[in-house]
Amino acid sequence: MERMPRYLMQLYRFKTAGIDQVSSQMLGDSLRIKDTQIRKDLSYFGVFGKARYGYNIDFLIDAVEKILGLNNQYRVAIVGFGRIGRALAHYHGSDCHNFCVQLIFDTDPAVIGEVVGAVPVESMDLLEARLAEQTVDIAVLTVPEEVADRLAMAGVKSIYNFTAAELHRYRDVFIENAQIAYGMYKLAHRIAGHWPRKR
Amino acid sequence: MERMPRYLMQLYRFKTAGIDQVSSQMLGDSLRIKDTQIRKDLSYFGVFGKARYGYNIDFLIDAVEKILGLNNQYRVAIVGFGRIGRALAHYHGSDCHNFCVQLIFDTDPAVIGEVVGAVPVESMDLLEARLAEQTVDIAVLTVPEEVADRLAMAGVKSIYNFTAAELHRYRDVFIENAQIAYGMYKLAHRIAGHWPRKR
DNA sequence: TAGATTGTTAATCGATTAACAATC
DNA sequence: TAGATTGTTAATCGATTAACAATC
Repeated sequence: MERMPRYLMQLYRFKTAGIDQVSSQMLGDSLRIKDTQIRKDLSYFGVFGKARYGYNIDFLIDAVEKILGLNNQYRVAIVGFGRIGRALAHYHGSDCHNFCVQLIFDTDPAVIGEVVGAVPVESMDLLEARLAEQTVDIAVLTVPEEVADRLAMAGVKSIYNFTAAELHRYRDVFIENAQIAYGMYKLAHRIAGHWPRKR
Repeated sequence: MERMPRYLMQLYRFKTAGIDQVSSQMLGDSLRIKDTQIRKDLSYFGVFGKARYGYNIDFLIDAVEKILGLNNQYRVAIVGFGRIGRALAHYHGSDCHNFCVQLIFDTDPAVIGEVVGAVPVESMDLLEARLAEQTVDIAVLTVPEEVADRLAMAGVKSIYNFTAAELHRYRDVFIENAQIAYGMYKLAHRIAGHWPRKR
């Protein structure tokens, strides 16, 4: 799975470049992935090509989009309208294509009332009430406090977690983590060259 | 490595909670990781505990920070001052603790000249010239165009890539990827429940 | 001492890759 | 047909876990 989004993006690029036929070889080379890996990934999801031809690009894009669930729309709540929340709200707010921001919450009175697209920033106090009225599919969590519990309690089934919090606890809530700071740490680690233990 | 940042964050939490002694068991439980995994990870980096005791928390925090290279400072350039670039600039700009934003670039005349902390947003045209004057350790890339090439050419050795671009090409440039959209796709995939191929 | 916790070796598991017959 | 490319089986590789003697 991991790799599917990268496949899709590269396919878009091929498509844009006017290519209408791809081999696993070709896709693999562009992503530094073995062709055999790509065929295995695709066949795992029941997507097959033709020998001597490969895959038709429109067919493949369509297939991968379906695998990623991008044939559906998802309603999104942004929880925390700080700078990151703001960025994400616009990010998905602008195109309501697959991910459609429907609710935005923050605690800061200074930003409550602000409107993104057609969506007003509302008080965090209203979280439960508003979620009861409008179910969302995904909550994007950008506030470090334990609003996560409230989200889970309110029946949210997927959380995209931008905080450092460790969200296990919840049975049947999908968690996807994106700790932006961790990437910087990993780079720092590599720059510092800090050692697999000397031997 | 992957897991080190999570270890560190959890250790901070323990520390804050006043705990001054941790076992691999304890750390593992809180992160849903096997104790044996943790010991293996730490010993790999030459960090050892004491039987019947575990690890002293200050010692361990210090050790993990060193592993992650957080005993050094890193100079950062933010490339692209859109909403995400802006969020990241403030994120690291506010505390110049480990990651210190020194340069910010954008193409948009409307934001050029704006100042974050003490750092002015400068024209992307000045990229090479400014990087020649002030070396940076890490470039945070948030613009979808191929500024990546220019960064590599200008001698940048680490790129934190927020774009969908596939950055292989460069020998001896560390790349860390953080494609925010991919996380949404993965959630969508799980929500849609799209099938390991029926059998 | 007794026993909790370590570090490491060996076993297990899963993911990646190589090999190759099938096929368009 | 010839040969490029497929899907899959088997081999390899690396990462995780279990088992356990060492030890504080």
